[in-house]
Amino acid sequence: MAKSKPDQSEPLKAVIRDAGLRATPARIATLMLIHRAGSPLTHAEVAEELRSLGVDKATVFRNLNDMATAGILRRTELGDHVWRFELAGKEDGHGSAHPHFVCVDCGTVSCMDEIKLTAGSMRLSQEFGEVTEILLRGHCNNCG
Amino acid sequence: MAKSKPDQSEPLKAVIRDAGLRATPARIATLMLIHRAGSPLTHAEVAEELRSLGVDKATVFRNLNDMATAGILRRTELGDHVWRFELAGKEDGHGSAHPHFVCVDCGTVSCMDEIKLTAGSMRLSQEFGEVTEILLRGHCNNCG
DNA sequence: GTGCAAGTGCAATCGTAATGCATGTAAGGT
DNA sequence: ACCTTACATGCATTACGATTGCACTTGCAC
Repeated sequence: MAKSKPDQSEPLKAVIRDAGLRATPARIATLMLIHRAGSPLTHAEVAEELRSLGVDKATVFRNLNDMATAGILRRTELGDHVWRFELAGKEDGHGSAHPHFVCVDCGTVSCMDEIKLTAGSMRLSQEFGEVTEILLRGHCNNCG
Repeated sequence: MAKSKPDQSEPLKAVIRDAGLRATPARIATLMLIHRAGSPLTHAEVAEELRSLGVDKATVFRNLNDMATAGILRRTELGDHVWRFELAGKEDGHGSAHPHFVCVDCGTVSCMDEIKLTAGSMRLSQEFGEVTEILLRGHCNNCG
């Protein structure tokens, strides 16, 4: 029997499997939801959406954390004490650490490839350690 | 009688009173501790230090929040789910809070007053929004 | 199909943050 | 200096996000 429903789950299954995890309904639904959302979602938001599918809160939490560890998702903290998850990887897999701008209001994360520290600042930062990530936080223009 | 012990609590009392709060021993000790630390402290760290003085955890927590609200302290969130408190900017001409360096290994937080973005980067960041915090993450020299 | 490890559901637990209430104390008035 | 009282504190309790233990279920390799 050919599949009469052309769902988008197949590529997602591959993504999950490539990360070394099983492609379960809960995980596929989680990825579809986050992909559809476009901006980072909290544990609670994902759990609320998937509750109608009979997915438990703990499962959502575990899946989000597992997929974040596996590199499928990115786990961010925006200033309230809630973790948010968004799709990771995509095109920014170029390895080089580029700064991000996180809006503490709407959670939007922007990549700022051109942002740099002054030469003197980079030298000074060496005295503390090796900087692997630069994060700017504030209010984006949409949120004013 | 002249005071035989020249303690530093008097100016701190004035600071607290100027903010509209009472100058209690717990608050004075809190400010002295944070002033001495030089880097942001968690409420657990402050509570641990002041426990020997018989100060309750809840009191520490309330005082930190109260003094943050009153403008004496600044409450920041550095990516782990713990609030940290430091002395609020006083004569800071540049307005925004100074950058922090967070070691992703040991969690140590360092203040980097001299770190700045290039002028071009600051202009570019305006296109995203108003930057209120700069955070550098990486491996500190002790953990490297 | 069958077996097994990974995944899940449910309940219990943990840690940080916050609060309610009786008592204690700083600060201003007398 | 004493009194008064509104603000602070201590202790217990609560709230809530995050996490874990364990038995049951299921994806998926064979």
